[in-house]
Amino acid sequence: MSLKFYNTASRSKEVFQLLETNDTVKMYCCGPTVYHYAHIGNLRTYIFEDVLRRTLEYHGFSVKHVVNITDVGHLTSDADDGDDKMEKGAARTGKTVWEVAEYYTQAFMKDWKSLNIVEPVIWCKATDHIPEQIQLIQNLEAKGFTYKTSDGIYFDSAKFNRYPEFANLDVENLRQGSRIDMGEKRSATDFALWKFSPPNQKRAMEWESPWGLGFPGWHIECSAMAMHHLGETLDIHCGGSDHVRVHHTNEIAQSECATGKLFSRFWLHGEFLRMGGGKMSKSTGEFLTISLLQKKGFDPLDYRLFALTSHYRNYLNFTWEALENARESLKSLRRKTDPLIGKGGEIKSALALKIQKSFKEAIGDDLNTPMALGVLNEMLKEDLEDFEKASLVLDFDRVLGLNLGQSRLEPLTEVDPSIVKKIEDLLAQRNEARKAKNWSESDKIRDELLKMKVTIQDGPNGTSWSF
RNA sequence: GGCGACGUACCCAAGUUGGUAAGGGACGGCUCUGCAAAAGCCUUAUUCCUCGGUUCGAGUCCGAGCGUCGCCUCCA
Repeated sequence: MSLKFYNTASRSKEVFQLLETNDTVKMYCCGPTVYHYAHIGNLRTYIFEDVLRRTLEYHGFSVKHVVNITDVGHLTSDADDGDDKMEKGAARTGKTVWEVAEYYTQAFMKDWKSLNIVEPVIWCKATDHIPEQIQLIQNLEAKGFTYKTSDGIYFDSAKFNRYPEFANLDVENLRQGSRIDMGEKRSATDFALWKFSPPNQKRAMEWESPWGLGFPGWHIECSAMAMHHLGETLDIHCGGSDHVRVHHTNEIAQSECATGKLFSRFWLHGEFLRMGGGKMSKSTGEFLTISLLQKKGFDPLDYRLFALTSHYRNYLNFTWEALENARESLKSLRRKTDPLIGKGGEIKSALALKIQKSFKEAIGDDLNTPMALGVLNEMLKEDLEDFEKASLVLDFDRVLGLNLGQSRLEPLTEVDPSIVKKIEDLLAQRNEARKAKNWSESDKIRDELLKMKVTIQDGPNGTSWSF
């Protein structure tokens, strides 16, 4: 069964297969700059990439998945007047830049875990790969693709004919009305490879280089780390849609000029999460994080399911109502799949195999998660043996990652034993009242419990309760 | 100014090479229940932003328009 992905490079869906010389998919995903918490829009992209990796594995590939952590500060503009994001983060939090990087890296990894995103095979930090970056710049310099200005070493995009191809750029018109500050750059599309430290200023992060004390440019780290860990040609490179224009275009330029080889065979880009009509952005200050969602009573996996209900290449509108939909939907899925836990058996009926095939086709068709979820829901309604349903749920969850059909750890909230005692006392009183058919009394107790945010359920085997 | 995306029921959202609108949530109805809750069943777009065109047939192709948004500065 073929696996198809929409390749930004060709603007069309292409069948994905491995080169004959390889046995592993080499996949590089652009990670975060750790100067602030990741917001749920950022995380949408990592969920998409997680589904991508899981889908590759579901279709039988092994994947060498590399994600970078950008822990070095980059200026916010080409000119020297921009602020360094890491230094800004340090000023905001009163920590050193290294502490800021460590703190937000940990926070980021915690988010990944809570969203059930599979750990990459390699996490790599920009500051651990300074020599590789310097080497790559030296390589470009030796081949004549660079020039020097008073503030750094720049890539000369005019030397790379195919520069505009990837993003379909109209280089001439880029200049008109653009917000680019040219500085000493020869062209708007040139970009810094290495920046010199300002003469009278001590930077928190700077390194010795053949060009003097300074720090790497904004795109070089990804090329250097991707090639260091995966070789000169990658199978898949991905990131957010905003990376197409600048970041990935520049990565292609510097990598292909250095090696003379194709940098990546496939390019996949995730579209933005929208909120209130526009994208969610760190610079505007107002943004949502996983921990905020948790404070509002959501399970991170509610958000994961929400992300899965739309296709990764389309905008997704975040509303609280939509997240509540996802929460209800996940609850309902769990009610259906929890009783199947541990009951798995061989999938062999024609119907079950047909459903499994539909799922694989849906997910294999450029990661159509909404359709895959549809297949899951339909399957649960079908007339199948429990052992087949149980196995199909586990099978589908290898891609969906919603922890369905397997035992989960119970909610992290520790309940105070004295409160439990009180609830149980009230329940006992209520059951007495019910035995005596004193309905007004029993309803009164139920209301009291509701005030404590406790919901109860009367079943044939007694009353159960939950928060 | 350049490039690009999107507009499907109350909400989220799919719709492959055009063949007669997935799925989820909410709502409403029914069953069950002392009443609830939970669960089960049923119902919910003659119609896909508008107007033209191609076609036996268009949400799907073409053209025009309206609306929303993104990228072109770091950004997922």
